Amino acid sequence: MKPPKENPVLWNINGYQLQINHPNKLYWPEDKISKLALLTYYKEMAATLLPYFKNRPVTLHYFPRGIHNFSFYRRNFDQKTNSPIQTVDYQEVSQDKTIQLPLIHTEEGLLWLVSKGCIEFHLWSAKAIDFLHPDMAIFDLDIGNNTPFNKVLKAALVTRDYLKKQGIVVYPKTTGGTGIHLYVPIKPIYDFKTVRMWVKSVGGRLSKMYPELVTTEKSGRKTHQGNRVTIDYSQNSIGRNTAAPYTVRAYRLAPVSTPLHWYEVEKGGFKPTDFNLKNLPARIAKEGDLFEGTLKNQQQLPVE
DNA sequence: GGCCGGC
DNA sequence: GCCGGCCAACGCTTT
DNA sequence: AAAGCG
Ligand SMILES: [Mn+2]
Ligand SMILES: [Mn+2]
Repeated sequence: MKPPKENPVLWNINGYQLQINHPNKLYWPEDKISKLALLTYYKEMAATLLPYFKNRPVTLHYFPRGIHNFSFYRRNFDQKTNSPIQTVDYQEVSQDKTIQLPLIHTEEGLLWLVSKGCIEFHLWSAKAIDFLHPDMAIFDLDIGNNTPFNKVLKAALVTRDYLKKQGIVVYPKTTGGTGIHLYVPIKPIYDFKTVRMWVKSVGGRLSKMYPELVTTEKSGRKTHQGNRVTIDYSQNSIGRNTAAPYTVRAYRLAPVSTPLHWYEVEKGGFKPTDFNLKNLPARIAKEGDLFEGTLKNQQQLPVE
């Protein structure tokens, strides 16, 4: 007894005929969230999300059978099939190979990828075609499994306070997972190593000021940094990527990487899953797009 | 989810 | 025709 | 040198 065949759904997106197969397939079975619900989320959020994708290569994370089944990353799009996305050539660093990175500039491009099983979008921190000079410095705040979320919020606050004294504005968002991302938009005039070393040095200062709270070392060691927040500066490298603002994550409750007010970080009392596929559109309608500043306020690193 | 190569 | 493999990789750290 | 890691 096969289940009755499910009819595809057709959406017309700016004149592009998008065919959605298995629209009712449950990508999040426990949460009863379907493929069509995921597409609906990205359709509602497209206008907010697309500016962050402009000219920025994206690494895709696909889960074509839902969040509990196999997944794969994809960042190379050989431009042969008729696809509604653009690509840009990229010469890999340690392979002698040129690949074509996807650029998502349209709603139909975004939804086409989702219709093929993509759930998560991860962005590079440099734009095409100057891949050597990032326009974001990213403080990737990571914690282990038994560290409370409010500790990573504390670390975010001391990072903000430290940088504020240097006149630098920082934008926070949830990752959708257990950590926090802090973005410092910068002029694309520094190479990755410079940005990476700057983030590392800020992390180093903070670890001296708050040794129980912050470290820049990976927390594999058994003794020592058990419950500290790691500032993972290595994220600031060419070809590395970070969960995009407003991307859905393939975790229980379909959390979304959500830009925050600083007063929300100060107040705490929330979980990352409180910001999710179901409630993000309403939050944006009410609060607006809290990451807009990252598109405009390109700063310079302090001279020291 | 879909392409591609081997059988 | 069908099946299985494949779809990421930079810069560090550890072994 | 190779493997592991986020
Ligand atoms: Mn992280
Ligand atoms: Mn990390």
